[in-house]
Amino acid sequence: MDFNRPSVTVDLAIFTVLDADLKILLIRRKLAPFEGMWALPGGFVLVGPSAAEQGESVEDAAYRELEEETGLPRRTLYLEQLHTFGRPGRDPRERVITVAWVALVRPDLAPTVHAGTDAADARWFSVRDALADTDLAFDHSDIVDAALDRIRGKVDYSSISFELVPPTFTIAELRSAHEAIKGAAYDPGNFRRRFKRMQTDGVIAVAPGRRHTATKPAKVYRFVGPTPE
Amino acid sequence: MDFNRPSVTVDLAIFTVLDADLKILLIRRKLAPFEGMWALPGGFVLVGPSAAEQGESVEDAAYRELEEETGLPRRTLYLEQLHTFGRPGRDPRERVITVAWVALVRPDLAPTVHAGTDAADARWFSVRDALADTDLAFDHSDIVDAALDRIRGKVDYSSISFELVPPTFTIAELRSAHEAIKGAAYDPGNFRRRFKRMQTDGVIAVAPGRRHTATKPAKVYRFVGPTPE
DNA sequence: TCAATAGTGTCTTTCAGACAGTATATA
DNA sequence: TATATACTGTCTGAAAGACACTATTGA
Repeated sequence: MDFNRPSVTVDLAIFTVLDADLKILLIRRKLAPFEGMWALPGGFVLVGPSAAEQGESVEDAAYRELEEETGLPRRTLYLEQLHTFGRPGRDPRERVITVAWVALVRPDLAPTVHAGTDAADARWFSVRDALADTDLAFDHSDIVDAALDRIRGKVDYSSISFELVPPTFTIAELRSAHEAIKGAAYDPGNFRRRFKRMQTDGVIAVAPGRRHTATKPAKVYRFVGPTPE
Repeated sequence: MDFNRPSVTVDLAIFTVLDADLKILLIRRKLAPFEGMWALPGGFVLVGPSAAEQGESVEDAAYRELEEETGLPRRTLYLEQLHTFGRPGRDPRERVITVAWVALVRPDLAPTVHAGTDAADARWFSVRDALADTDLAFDHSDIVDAALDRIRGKVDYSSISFELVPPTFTIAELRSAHEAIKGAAYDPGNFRRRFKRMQTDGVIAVAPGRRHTATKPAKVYRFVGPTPE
């Protein structure tokens, strides 16, 4: 092939919910271009030297970066391909095409994330701040917009919100996760009704124990799986 | 960057509806690998030689290939990014990462497509045949599966079916397009009711004339646009 | 005239939104 | 005991599935 080749990277929009607020993980760039600016974590897809050794899959690259940035094992993380961004000039150094991913980290695991990032400056940003006040490197603002569209569009008809609560959770906790994603309040009674339907459908089940807060203790549930049949 | 770089291609799952049947455009490969096998149309993303000249965007590459394969102008075509496939070994020659797209061609334009393909062997396949009887090159069967999932999932809550009927169309024609995509029958009365709601919402409007077939002539409509507000 | 499709309407079920009301913890 | 939240239930309207029925054309 007598074509020039682009570099291919993966970029990760990693979300969690802390303090009833949707957060995204950003890292501060130590090198040019965009030195000092906040950016999405990411890295190059490793490509082998020959036809026989072709390197890692794009998905493996995303998981590898995700594990490196969060320090969390693969099976505790949710990862979904978002979109590929390939506008020329998006990286001023050279042609870079990036495959963007959405990842979700459970809030009980989120506090350990900071330690995992090899001394890089990494922080959970409220998505409000990340979008409004903070200029992001490259076209990462576009990626964040697309990622938010994706999770906001899916949260009410998929199982992704279970990736943003602890392994066992109350109805109010799940509702709070929905509200953090959508940035809007849900009617508690109506949310509970939908939730109870999930229970009769076998999507969720009662877990032992109760959650004790400042008021009446609530039943605890666990996610079973998206309707076996 | 001291990394090996992959080649990046675009592959197109181009659909139309002919004879009330969902078709996909395949081309027969003239060269190894997979010589003689049917494959999705596609090609390399053009990458410039320097930081200043970085080449075309991935979307432009998809449109360029689409125009080359169909001979149709860009504004008559629907194009949407599907998914990026990057498993090592998917091309035995070298590492190739492909960005797959879904394209829709209106049935009134589909018959001209064959002429546009520079003498290559190109054919509309019924998706039934394409999936069941025909082995496709590379991982193109996976791409076709994903493309079908995409359009089948979207057809009932988006405007894509208007891309698979002529500029003016009857309710029965639109219903037939839905049925071709889903491979299932819709109740004519219920479909008409949903359709009429689109009319009151301003999504569609009556067009002049009537469609004369073997029976009672039907009203003709045109697509106005996805709900102005 | 009759077969086929265009086009209308009805019944039932499901589910969402709005919201009232009861129960039971802890402060 | 007061208040916040857990939890239950009711009313209404939108919309889908099943299906019956009328209207009008070309063969």
